[in-house]
Amino acid sequence: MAKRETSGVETPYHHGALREALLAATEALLDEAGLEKFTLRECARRAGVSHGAPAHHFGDARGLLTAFAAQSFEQLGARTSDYMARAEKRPYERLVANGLAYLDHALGNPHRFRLMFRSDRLDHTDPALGRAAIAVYDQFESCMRAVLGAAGRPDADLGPCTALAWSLVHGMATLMLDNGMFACRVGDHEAARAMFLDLMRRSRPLFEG
Amino acid sequence: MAKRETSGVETPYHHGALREALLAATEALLDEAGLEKFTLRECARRAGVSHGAPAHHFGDARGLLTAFAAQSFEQLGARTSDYMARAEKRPYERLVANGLAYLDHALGNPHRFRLMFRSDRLDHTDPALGRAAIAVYDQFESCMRAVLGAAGRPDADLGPCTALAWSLVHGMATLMLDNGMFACRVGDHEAARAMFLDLMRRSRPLFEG
DNA sequence: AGTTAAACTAGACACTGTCAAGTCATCGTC
DNA sequence: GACGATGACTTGACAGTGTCTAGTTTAACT
Repeated sequence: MAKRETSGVETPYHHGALREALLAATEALLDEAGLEKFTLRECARRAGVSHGAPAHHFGDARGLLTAFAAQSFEQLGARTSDYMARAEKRPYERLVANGLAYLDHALGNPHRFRLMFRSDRLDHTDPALGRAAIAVYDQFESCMRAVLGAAGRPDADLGPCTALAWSLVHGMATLMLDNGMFACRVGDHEAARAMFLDLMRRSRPLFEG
Repeated sequence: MAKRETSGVETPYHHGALREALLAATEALLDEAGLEKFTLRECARRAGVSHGAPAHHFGDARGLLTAFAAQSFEQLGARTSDYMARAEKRPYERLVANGLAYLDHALGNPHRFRLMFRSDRLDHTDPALGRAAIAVYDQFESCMRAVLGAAGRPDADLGPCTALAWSLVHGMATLMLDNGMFACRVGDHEAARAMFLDLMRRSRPLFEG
């Protein structure tokens, strides 16, 4: 009778929680060596199953990474909600908190964050990924609406102002992670936070006029 | 006598310009299918040589992609010089031109641009890559110094102002390329240019106070 | 002309992703 | 409880990859 064996201990043929185990293995492998070294076979080995097993849950590597990216957007959304809830109640302070959560998410989980924007490795038709990403965006846009509303700014300013704020924080996050010249001029994670807060302070008049 | 053959025509054993042929094949393959589908073997096939030949010139795939990225930074530098030379002579107009060149480079050559920031696939100890990247940065920083100098701003503003401007343009470029929600709200390349010019107009007081 | 080094070719090896056939366990129905 | 269907795996095959090594050919140098 064929039974899976890991470390000499028989394990049941049906894993029972293989989907979660594969996602956990994905996180461990990304943290260890980054996306470029990630392989589905190694992921299956870490989860203690054969190389064909993941196909039942995710289809292929793209499906697994897409599910992992959806989780990452959910974690980002949880973090932005948390930071905004703990910020001062004025709209601009909540916008700053939203951005700081984004920056902390990126700098705290660099490989997760990088994957989230790998349009070539993700399945953008995946409903869970779409929902999670849209939820994060909607929260950010609502936050910006509150800022502009409180300042009496016209609706036409929403597009440029969201583009400005998102570009600023996303640019800062990606340059901190992937550009040595930028990162060494800013410093460590704490220095990046301080720089971001400073830039948002300087930029305040652009949103509140 | 062993001779390489391409399309039934004998070619000499020594290619003569294999380095350039491999870089050209790299560009073609990246433009066709992106970095994820790029393989060194296919690149060698396109250049008409065996799979071992690139090793003599580049060592491995990382070496080839690093040389290609160095070329990309050189092209970016040429474009920023060109745009700045053709801009109005006032410092802020030259800064805007510098950023617009950056944005046009990214949106016009998405796969090249993406590779330039793939810290996991490039050799950052490579002198040619370092020189090319530093040259682009130095030009941008000189430009920013001129803006701040003309406005009578203190030296301490250089760090935050370069971080702000670079984050804004880099964030916009990367979100246009890899985030569908951002890109569909902005529109096409021309709309992105217009948006960027608008954001730089709005941001002007942060640099010239 | 002879020697050395550069510039390749060709093959081997281990690993990968994907697919298909087969096996085992669970679930639903009778 | 038996049976069939389906889910959840294992196993193997295949084509492709990157890297390394041995060997061959040509260019450069003396």
